[in-house]
Order: sequence, then structure tokens, then C-alpha cells
Amino acid sequence: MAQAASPRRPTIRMVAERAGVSVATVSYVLSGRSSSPTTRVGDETAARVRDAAEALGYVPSSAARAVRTGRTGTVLLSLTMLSDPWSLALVEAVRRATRGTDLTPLVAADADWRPLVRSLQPDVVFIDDADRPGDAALLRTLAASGDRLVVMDPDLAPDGFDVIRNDDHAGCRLLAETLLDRYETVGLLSPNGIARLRPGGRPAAYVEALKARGLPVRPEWCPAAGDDESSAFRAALELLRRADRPQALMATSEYIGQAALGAAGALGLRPGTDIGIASVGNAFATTSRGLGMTSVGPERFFEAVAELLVSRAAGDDGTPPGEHFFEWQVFERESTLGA
Amino acid sequence: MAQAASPRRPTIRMVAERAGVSVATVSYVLSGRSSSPTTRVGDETAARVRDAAEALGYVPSSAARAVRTGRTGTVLLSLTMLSDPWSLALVEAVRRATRGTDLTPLVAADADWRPLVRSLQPDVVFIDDADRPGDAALLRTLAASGDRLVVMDPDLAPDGFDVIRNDDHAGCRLLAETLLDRYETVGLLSPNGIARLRPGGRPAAYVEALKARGLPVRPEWCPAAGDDESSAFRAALELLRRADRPQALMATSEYIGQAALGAAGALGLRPGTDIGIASVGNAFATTSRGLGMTSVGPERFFEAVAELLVSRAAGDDGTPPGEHFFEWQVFERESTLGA
DNA sequence: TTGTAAGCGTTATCAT
DNA sequence: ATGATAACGCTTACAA
Repeated sequence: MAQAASPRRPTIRMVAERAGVSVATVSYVLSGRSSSPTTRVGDETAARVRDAAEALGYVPSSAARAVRTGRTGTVLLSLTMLSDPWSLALVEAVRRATRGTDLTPLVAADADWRPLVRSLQPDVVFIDDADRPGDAALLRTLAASGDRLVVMDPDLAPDGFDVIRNDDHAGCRLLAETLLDRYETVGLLSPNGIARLRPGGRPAAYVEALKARGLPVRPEWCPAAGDDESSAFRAALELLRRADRPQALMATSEYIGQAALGAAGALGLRPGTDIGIASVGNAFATTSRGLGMTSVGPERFFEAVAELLVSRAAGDDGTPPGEHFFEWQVFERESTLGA
Repeated sequence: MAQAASPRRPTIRMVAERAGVSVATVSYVLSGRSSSPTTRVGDETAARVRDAAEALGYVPSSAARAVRTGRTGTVLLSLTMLSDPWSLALVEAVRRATRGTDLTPLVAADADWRPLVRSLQPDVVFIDDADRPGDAALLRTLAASGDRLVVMDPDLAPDGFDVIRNDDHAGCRLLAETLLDRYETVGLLSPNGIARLRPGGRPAAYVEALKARGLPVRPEWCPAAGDDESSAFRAALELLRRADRPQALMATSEYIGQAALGAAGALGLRPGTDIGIASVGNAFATTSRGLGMTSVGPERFFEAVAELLVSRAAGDDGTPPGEHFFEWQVFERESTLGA
């Protein structure tokens, strides 16, 4: 016997009327503060309220709540490249960490977080691209006006917001060294190749490792892999097809690593046996090809970031916002060791 | 000379004060209705307002706006398995479709949409799992109280909300037929194998195709692939390792197809040459292995769904909510044709 | 052309 | 133990 569909979405007022109490009481009961020292609602009343809410299918409007409290119960993940295994790993970690919490993770894929943070007012935001000119100043302003921000950036200094700092450069240097210990020749797959090397960047670490050993840097072994998996695949394919291809490949992102793996497979080259492949990020230990991917990156990174986000969202300002530095280590797996 | 950081997030009132006008005027100017017939704001005033907003870094609170107007400017995508290429393709399509709009796509990964729809009040929601007992009734109620819903489900009937219906069964039957034309033996990789066949489901179509040709259904060729890529990989690997493995494999989801491709590669089997592999969904024409994946599915599906979402969010009730049926066709590509 | 003011659904401070 | 009520930031008739 479903009752006639109510034409309007149920509000707290309707619940109050149905339960024969005031809206204040409903609010107390439903927000769990019905047993605060100041406000103690009777058990029987509370039950009536809950029944009414249930019957009406009432769920508090987070918008209205946000206007009043400033909190939305939302964790915003602004991710430029959602399909990258790295991004997916973070989403999954945050999902786990928010289980049982009243927080909802929301993902904005390849969107501009700048206006979003202000308009959506999430309880905390994760940002993976803050490299536009005015960003440092903007982040400071946002943080100063109460927004909780967790930014991943190699250069930014914390300034009211948290900064995730990865040991990018040293890590990549280490990975390059590791590969050079095992292979005579190592190529590089990075989005922009080795043109216009940014000091402290990942490609730069590769170049430095070569130079430190007195090895030549061969530009034809360092093609631009582009910003998406399919262009990375083409770049990898072309490189691996060369008669003088390197014995190993180092990919500076997970999506590039995946693509390199695919290209090797397409050419019948067995990773770890015919060709060494290593990736940066350590987002996935096991690839879709079932073999372990040698990688460099932090351990338990995603869990750590997720925990930070949750604690910031909860308003934990015990530890002031600052820099979170993640040491990187090399994980040698089948893709360079063989099966 | 950046001014001292304002301690509070800027509100419409601050903008009004700074510009020396009323909040109403600010609202008019910023929401673009400054040239409505009733409310025409002077050019000079408008400019002053915009300058003030700019200077303060003011962005309207979508929460406050939502309380008033009921609109959040948000498209919610509730996706159970975000890492599935199918999901990622939808996200990308929606992102494209909302470009230039004032809509923001937000992804909720593996979350419970039931309370979310009510609390977040998105302008439209896409739902890919509405198979819990009370869902049909709940969806009706939600739709009746004004929520715009687009639900993908094989069984649900539209009832104030839109239903995306795919020609699942016929499509899979067609794919199975196509494979059986080319290969003598075909295995199946579906999440639950062929135990407890749901009539009208994808595995059922496979079984029917076999039976129609008088071919035996061999359970050992239809293992349960599980709900994630790694278990699918293991299942595919085990199946392909059998001495009596089938000549071709049909995967009922994209993530399973990816896994199968990976398993083949791991065993040194060239898809299209040594083993036929086909997938269901048609989310990606080209795999990370660079070869085309034979697939069955609708054409321009993601674009169509994205367009529907945008038009619903815009409040286009010209066409009443209903069923959107997508014909499926087989796309034969290298993974069954050879390179 | 612009301002006044009511009201959206909540929460929280006070009374009662 | 519960209820009035102001306030949150914004939009929108309507008045000026």
C-alpha cells in the first residue's frame, strides 16, 4: 500500500508535523545530538521522529545544512587524468577510508578546481594540478578563508594548506640507476620527452643518471609519449620497433607504463625477459597482464593521503597544515626480473 | 601588493558593499539576468560589481543557491566500478558534453546513490545499479518529488525517470553467433560463470547460441571471472592454460575483456591469431595493446547518454522521461580477425 | 535602473 | 525535554 507519491521532496518541517514535534526536535534527533547536555530528547519522541522520517523517505538537504554549518560532508577529489591507475588507486583508497564515516567522496575529472572549491564548499579537497601562475596565491587565499586543501605539487610550499610532496627526482634517479645496473641501455617514456628539461623533474633524473655513468643520452630513445594512453602506446610501439631499441624502458607515469606493457605484448616481446619495463608511481603492483611491474614510488601512499583527507575533513587541525614528504623506493618485480 | 587575506569566504554581501550596490543587484549581474525585461542593470554598475567580485575572488555558494532554487549545477554519476573502461568512457563523454555549460559532472564511485540523490540534490543523476528490492518504488518516489534520474537497468520500467535499456541479450547472442561462425569452440568469461543463469542475461545468450547449434555447453569453459580485473585475469589465465582450451573467448564486460587480453599476452598467445577474444560494451575500440577489440554494443552510446543527461539537467521535459533503447551491433576487429 | 524584503531548509541559541 | 526563532547566503517578486 504505497501512499500517494508526495509531490514535493520531504523537508524537515514535514517530518516535524508528521511526528507532532517542532523542527528543532527533528534536527536534534536526526543529527544525533539528541543526547547533548543541553538538549536531551525523550526516547519515545526520538522514535516517533525517526519513524516519521523513515516513512517520508526524508534525507536532510546537504545544501541547506551547508548554508548553515559550512560543512557539506563531501571530499572532493580533483583529478586531471581519472583513467590513470594512479588516480583510480587514490579514489579507491579514499572510498575505503570514508567507509563508516559520514563523508562522501566525489570525483571531479579533468575539471577546473579553482571555482569548484568555492562553489561546492567541500570539507576537504585534493588537488593534483596547481601549476598555473596564480595558484599559490589563490590556494593561500582559499585556505585563509577556511577551505581545507591538500595539494600535490613538487614546488609549492604549504601555506595554510597541506602539500603532498613526493621524492620524485631522487626516486626516478634511483630507478634509472637500478635499471642501468641490470641493463646496458635504457630508454625513457615521458609525456614530453626530454625537450625542455625541468630541473628536478623525472626526465631530468633519468638524464642525470646516464651522465653520471658517462653514458650518452640518445634523444631517439626518449620520445614524447603524450598525455593519453593511446599516444603513449604509439610512442612505445615505435620505440620498441627500432632495430637499435634499448634493452629496458622507464615510464614516468602509470598510464605510460601500461601502454609500454601493451606495446611490448603487441610485438611479442615478453616483459622481464625480452624487454625490461619499469614504471613510476607504484600505484599497482600487479598489472592487467598478471605480472608484477617494477616501479618506484612511496609505500602506502594512497592510504596515507586518504587518511589525511579524512582527518582534515573532520576538522582535525591538531597538526597544522604542512608538508607531507613521501620517500620513494624501488620495487623490483617481474617486468624487469623475468618470470 | 596582495591585500591582507580576508578571514572569511567572500559572500554576495561583501561584493555588494565593495561595489556600493545592493545584494540584489549583485545577484542580477552575476547570474547574467542583468538584462531581463524586468531587471536591467546599468552597464557601469554591472562593471563595478564584476570588478568587486573579481577582486574578492567571489564565487556564489552553490549550496545557498540550491536552497533557494533547487538547482545545484551538478550532474552526478553513480558508478559501481569506476575503473571499468565502460565507466571511464561515460565520464569522459559527460565531461565533453558539459563543456561550456554551467554544469559540473561529479562522480560517486561505488557509493550508495539512494541517500546521495536526496542529500546532494544534483540536477540529474545517472545510476548504473538499481537492482535492490525497493529500488523501483524509491526511484518513482524520487522522480515524483522532482529529482531527475537516468537509470540503466535491463528490467526497470520508466516511471517518471528515464531508463537506459541495452539490447544486451540479442547483442550477446549475436556476438556468440559471430564467434561460432569463425571458431569451433568458444568459452565464456562472465562475473558469475553460468551458474544460476538469469533469463535474458548475457551468459544466457551465450548458452542459447550454443544450444541452437547443437553444441555442448562446457562449464569448464565458463569460469566465474569475478568482480574485479585481477580475479578476471586469474580466471582467464587458468582457462587459457588448459590443454583443451577453446579457440575463442567471449567476455561479458570490458574489464574482463581487458583481463583476458592480458592473460593471453602473458601466455604468449597473440589475440586474433592464436586466440580469439571478444568483449561486450564497445567502450573502447582500441585497447592498450593497440589492437582493435572485437566487441558488441551500441554505437555512440556514451555520447547519447551524456546528451540525455545534459538535457535533463537543463530541465528539458519536452520529451517526457521514458525508455531509451539502444540497438547493439557487432564490431569485428583485430582481436578475432588477426592483425 | 536599483533597492527592499521574503523565503528556501537547515542548525543552534535561547526560552520555556 | 521541547519549542520559537534568528541566522546562514542566495534569488526573486515587487516596490520605488
